Amino acid sequence: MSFEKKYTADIVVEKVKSILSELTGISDINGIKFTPGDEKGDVVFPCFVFAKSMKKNPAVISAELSEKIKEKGLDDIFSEQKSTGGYLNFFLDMKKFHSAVVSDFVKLQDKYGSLSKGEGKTIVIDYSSPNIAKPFSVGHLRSTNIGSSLSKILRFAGYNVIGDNHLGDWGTQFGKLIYAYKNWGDPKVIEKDPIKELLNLYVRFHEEAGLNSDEHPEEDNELEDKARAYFKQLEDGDPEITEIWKWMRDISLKDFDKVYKMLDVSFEEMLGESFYNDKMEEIKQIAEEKGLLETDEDGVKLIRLDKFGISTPLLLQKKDGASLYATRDLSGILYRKRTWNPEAILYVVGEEQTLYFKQLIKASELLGLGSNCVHIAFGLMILPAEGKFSTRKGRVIFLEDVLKDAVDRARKMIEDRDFSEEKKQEIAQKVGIGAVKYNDLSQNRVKTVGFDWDKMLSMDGNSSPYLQYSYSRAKAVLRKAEYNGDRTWNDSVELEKDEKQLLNRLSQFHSIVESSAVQYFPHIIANWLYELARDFTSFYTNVRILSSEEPYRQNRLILTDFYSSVIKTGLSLLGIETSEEM
RNA sequence: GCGCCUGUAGCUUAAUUGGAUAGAGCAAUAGACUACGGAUCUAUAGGUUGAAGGUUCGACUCCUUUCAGGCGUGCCA
Repeated sequence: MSFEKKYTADIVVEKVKSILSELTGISDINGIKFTPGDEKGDVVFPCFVFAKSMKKNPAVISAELSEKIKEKGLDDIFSEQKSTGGYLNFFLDMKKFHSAVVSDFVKLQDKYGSLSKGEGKTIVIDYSSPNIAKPFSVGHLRSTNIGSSLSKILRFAGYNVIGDNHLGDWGTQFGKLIYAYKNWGDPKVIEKDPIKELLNLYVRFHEEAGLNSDEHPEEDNELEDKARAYFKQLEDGDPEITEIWKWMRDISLKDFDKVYKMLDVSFEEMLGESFYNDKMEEIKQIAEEKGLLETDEDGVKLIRLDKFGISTPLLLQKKDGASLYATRDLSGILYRKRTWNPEAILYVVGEEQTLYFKQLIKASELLGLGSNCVHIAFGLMILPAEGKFSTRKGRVIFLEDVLKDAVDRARKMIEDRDFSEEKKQEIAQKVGIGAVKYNDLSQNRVKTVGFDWDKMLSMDGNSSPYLQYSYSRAKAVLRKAEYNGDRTWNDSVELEKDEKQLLNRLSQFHSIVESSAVQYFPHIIANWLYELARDFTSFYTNVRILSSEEPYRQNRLILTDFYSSVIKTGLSLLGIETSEEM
């Protein structure tokens, strides 16, 4: 079923690698750089790495190697090879190279760039995970975006991906909500605007409990104790409490659905924490059997991790017998192992939980749950003036509002275009939502981001509308040309500088996908796509396509088609849609 | 106090994992052919990579110290 995807760029690098291995006798050669179109060389190798073991000046090494290669002769995809300083530089026969790259595309079409590295392997990605009965705020945007994009990238890299939305639908927070609801709640008011009203109740609980100032330690707070008691009742299956919980869960899910629809995000699974309610005993048993479970003087059950350099123990059970986050997560690992036997479980969760995941992962190892868990941390989104978002304090920005605003802004830009009402809305949707996603995904995920309306909704320069726009222009050319999909490349003609540049860039797509997938960094793809789009725009402005003569015209149409296919695929890996007109 | 993360141009940021001259966008300034679609393109200006040492052929990247900010540090998630 699997055929190996071999890309021209890889073949070229492998050839260099085998030449070097043969000459030096070193089997594992690292450090070869593939930089097609660079004036210094298309494939470049710094010989400095050999200097120590060979005890020679790198410049001498590179010169000697160069001489030997000259005697031996090179594969005819190369045109030249020379030594400059300590570098050994190879040059490609560009006509042959470009023609091979085009034929990669012709073979693979919209699969161009995909990999087979993940075939037969499963990865579970735990992401988004909003809390039920709380608003879907911009704070959840990053996990949702990054997780969704990673699942697409890994799928493109060949993995079987299970995206699991680990809903926060269990825990003490429900005790708080139920307390607030029973004391101050009015079902009629809630039905009208459920999420906002539940938020009000949640905030009121923290105000009344005095938890919003730092003076009251949480442990001896009367309201907190009552809340914990309600959660305990929920966990014990009290019918009345369960009924309220179900109702809150339902109205929340309806609300989340709206946001997921707008974002065009979907999950393979939406198990949620409550799913593990009846599966937690086993975890405690395993911990018990392994002699890891301790009970402290208050009756709290925990696993100590001091020996492993983690001074904070992982708590599995509260003194009242109720479960904690960790208990449910460990059950989750066990369940996932049994159900999918994944290669890895990725947790796309904010960096503020780094310590927790260190504990969790270590505990999972000790318990022998057998999955490779990775915390994909990302920086917090904060409000520049006030700092952290806080649901407790009611300091939230609703994601739905941000998304609507983005769509409105995009809509204004095409208002006077000659599109149907429906079309306008569709375009505004793609552009507006795309801008928000791209803004998030185009930067390294570990940095803290300040929430900024203008930045988030930016539509020019390095932004998704720029990429989407270049796609529409490419498609417009193909429409006008009545391009029939004839992909016979004429390799006898000389290419313009911009054409070469574009092809060189396109030849790197799969390796960009690769490094993005192994590092779990969507921004690598985003930034590469931007460079690609610039190359195309430059080609588009400097080279006539439609009015050129054959066979130039045919080649240029293929290039345009090639580009439009890659940019579309690439954007889809970020969860961004394209439109043929905009 | 301790631990983790971050610090690059006025602002937002990239740098192929230690490689050749630190690359972009925004904002600023000066320009562009009736334009295969101007949400575009070209150019100029803007940098002691927070600071100081160290490691080496070579450092934004690694080590030490230090400054600044963020996050976390037992019954929230």
